[in-house]
Amino acid sequence: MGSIREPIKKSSIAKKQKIIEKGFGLICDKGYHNVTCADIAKYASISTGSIYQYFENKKDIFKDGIKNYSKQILYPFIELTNTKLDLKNIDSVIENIIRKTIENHTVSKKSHEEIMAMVHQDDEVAEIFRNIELDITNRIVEYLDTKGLKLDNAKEKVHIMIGLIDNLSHEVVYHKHNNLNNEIMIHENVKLIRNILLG
Amino acid sequence: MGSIREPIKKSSIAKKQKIIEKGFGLICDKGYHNVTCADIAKYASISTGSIYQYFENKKDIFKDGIKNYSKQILYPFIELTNTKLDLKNIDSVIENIIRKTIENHTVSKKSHEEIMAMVHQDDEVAEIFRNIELDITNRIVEYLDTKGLKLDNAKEKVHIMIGLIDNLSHEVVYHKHNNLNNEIMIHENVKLIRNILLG
Amino acid sequence: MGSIREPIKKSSIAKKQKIIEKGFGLICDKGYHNVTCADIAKYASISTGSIYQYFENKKDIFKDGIKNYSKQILYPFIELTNTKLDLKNIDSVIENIIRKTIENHTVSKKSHEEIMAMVHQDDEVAEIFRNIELDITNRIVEYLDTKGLKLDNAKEKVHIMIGLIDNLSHEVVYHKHNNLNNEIMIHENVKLIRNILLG
Amino acid sequence: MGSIREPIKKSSIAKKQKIIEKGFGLICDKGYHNVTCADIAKYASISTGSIYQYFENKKDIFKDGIKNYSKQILYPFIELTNTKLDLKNIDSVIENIIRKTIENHTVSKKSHEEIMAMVHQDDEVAEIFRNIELDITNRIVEYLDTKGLKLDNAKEKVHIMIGLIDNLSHEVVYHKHNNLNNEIMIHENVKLIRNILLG
DNA sequence: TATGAATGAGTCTTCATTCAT
DNA sequence: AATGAATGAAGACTCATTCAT
Repeated sequence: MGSIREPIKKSSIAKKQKIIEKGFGLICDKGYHNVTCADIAKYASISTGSIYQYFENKKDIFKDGIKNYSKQILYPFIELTNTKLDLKNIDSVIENIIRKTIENHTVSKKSHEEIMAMVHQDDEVAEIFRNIELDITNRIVEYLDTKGLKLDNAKEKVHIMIGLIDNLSHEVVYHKHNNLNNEIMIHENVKLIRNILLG
Repeated sequence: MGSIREPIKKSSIAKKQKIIEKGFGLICDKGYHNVTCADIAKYASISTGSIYQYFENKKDIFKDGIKNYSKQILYPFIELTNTKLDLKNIDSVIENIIRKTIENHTVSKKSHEEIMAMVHQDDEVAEIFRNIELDITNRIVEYLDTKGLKLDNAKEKVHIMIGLIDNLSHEVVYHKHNNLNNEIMIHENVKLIRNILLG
Repeated sequence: MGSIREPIKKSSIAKKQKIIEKGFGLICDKGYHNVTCADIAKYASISTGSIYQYFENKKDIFKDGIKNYSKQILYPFIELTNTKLDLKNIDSVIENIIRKTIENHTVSKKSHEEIMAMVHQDDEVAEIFRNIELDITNRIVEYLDTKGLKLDNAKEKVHIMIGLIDNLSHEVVYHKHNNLNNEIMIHENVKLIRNILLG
Repeated sequence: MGSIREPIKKSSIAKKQKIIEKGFGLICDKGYHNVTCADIAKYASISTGSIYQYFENKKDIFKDGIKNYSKQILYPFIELTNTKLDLKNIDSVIENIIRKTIENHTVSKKSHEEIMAMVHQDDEVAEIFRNIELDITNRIVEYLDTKGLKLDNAKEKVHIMIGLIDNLSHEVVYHKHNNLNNEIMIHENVKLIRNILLG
């Protein structure tokens, strides 16, 4: 109980990180309840006992994974805020964001649903994820504001935009509906987002 | 071994329906893996054994729940297709659809995420859900076509619209982000959808 | 409790007999623990509830079956005791007995092992079966005596003979070892038994 | 999922062996379906979980038990084949074999019937047992041949001999029929077997 | 008497967590 | 710190038996 200490030595930090990466990857790929601690240990090339040297329980591995994952989600938007917003060429800026996000979704595979399911089962995870979304929205609103795009109902519009990109990424990554054309989907979303931003 | 028969008698149908409702409700509320068959039985005021008189296994309760849930989702859209499309008054038509969908989402509570999580772990569930989405899209495309609204890239546009309404409903139902104003969200979505439909 | 009455009406007797036959047949074929009461009911074309109108529990069906089966085993030996013992032609008498026993074993299929397993788990079944063996031995000893064949160690010799025929029947019925020739087996056993009887 | 590994360390081998011994003993004593895994665990002084570290399921404990048991059965016959066959003194050789087999049956108690019942319910168990019987027969035939006793219909005769000894052992071990005298039974069987071997 | 739906105790098996080495 | 064997509570599912109709 409570004997989990934050590792200090470099090698220990690396080991904890490895458990998070491998464990989170496995859980997102196969589902939280389809992965055992033994699976994670083997996949991370350590012993089952060692897991409990770094984590209090299985769920904590997943939670730490979510925190890491959040950085990945944020990444294209953070990058966005380092870009100059060329209103003349806004379509290609939007498309660029979309493609980066899709790329990230491809990497994180099935993690989103698994996370969303956990969100409704664990208050702490819910809190983590809510903050991530909040942060993204605020950053973008602020960014647009800085670039001179002062939108009314800015937060709501940005939230809708993020939702659009998120949905689109899912559709493209899983390509569930083979009657839909991905490039057309991207094109239509670009038009919509431009419409949101410029009215 | 497959001795589950589809009940014919009224009382049996009612009982099976009760198990689905109670079981699906509990699963969506607490998560598939946080609910035991004993829980479901108790919640439905029957014995554990009775569950297996109507279902082959726990997952089938959830699957049947999804099928029911799909009908609930479909309902406002089916209703839509019985409505005359007044282009003069299109905003209120759209808003109507949105409010109906939100209402339904309120009823179905947390089910969506739980379903989406299961979608990635079970091919059969995935198939069920994929078909539902397909069906909704096709109905609406056809409806718009009938009403004289011949859109190019119709399927993609309708898919995006559904995504918008879905996201919106979730935000409103869970109201995760208390910095967002629901009515403004609805208003902005109406504008966007009108833009999609009428260019 | 104890509300099982011995049926008096003809139709009821027939029904009870049907349950025994069908149930015992099924149990011997598939094994006691691989057959459910529902299986027996269905196979006997009655309801599960009806079983308990005639039997206190599942095992009683099997026990009654064993009693019936015992009569079948006894039959060729009882028939023997109605035969004149021609010492000149003793080989063909023995062979005749053997072939009749094999025939009966063929009918009763896998029942023997299932019964023997039960013998060691249930004192009542053990008692039933022990008495059957005892009865057979005594009848034959008495028969041989009547026919003028006064053997010393008669009971032991008869017991060995019965064992020989039993083993032989099993080998022939199941034909487990396809390197053994059945007719040779029969021939060798006839020789042995003649040797026992006539020294 | 097949994560059962053959133990290598001495202590693990001993533990696995203990489970087999205790579990097989219990099953043979009380019947496969009357013994739970919890019973076996308690009887072997381990936890239920440990059983599944060494065995994939309950039946495998029984199967391994059968394999062990087979070695016990084989033992007196293997020993036989290391003995010189003194035709002058054949009766005592035969008696020796019989007494050794009885001794072994005493050790293995009620296992035979339980195994025979399982033989008819499980193909794999059937195969194991069939091979044991085959092996015994072949070894003895070969042995007799080596010692100059070239019998015609050798396999069939040896099979019958084994059956005689087996039946005898059972009678002596369980002593089901208290009207039979064990020593006389042994004596009569010796005579019969001598008759088989020397005609 | 007959039916078959309902019951719930009982069983095998899994797996997060602990602990002796 | 690391290991991996050991633990035992928990859960899905079965089935002999009961009981309302």
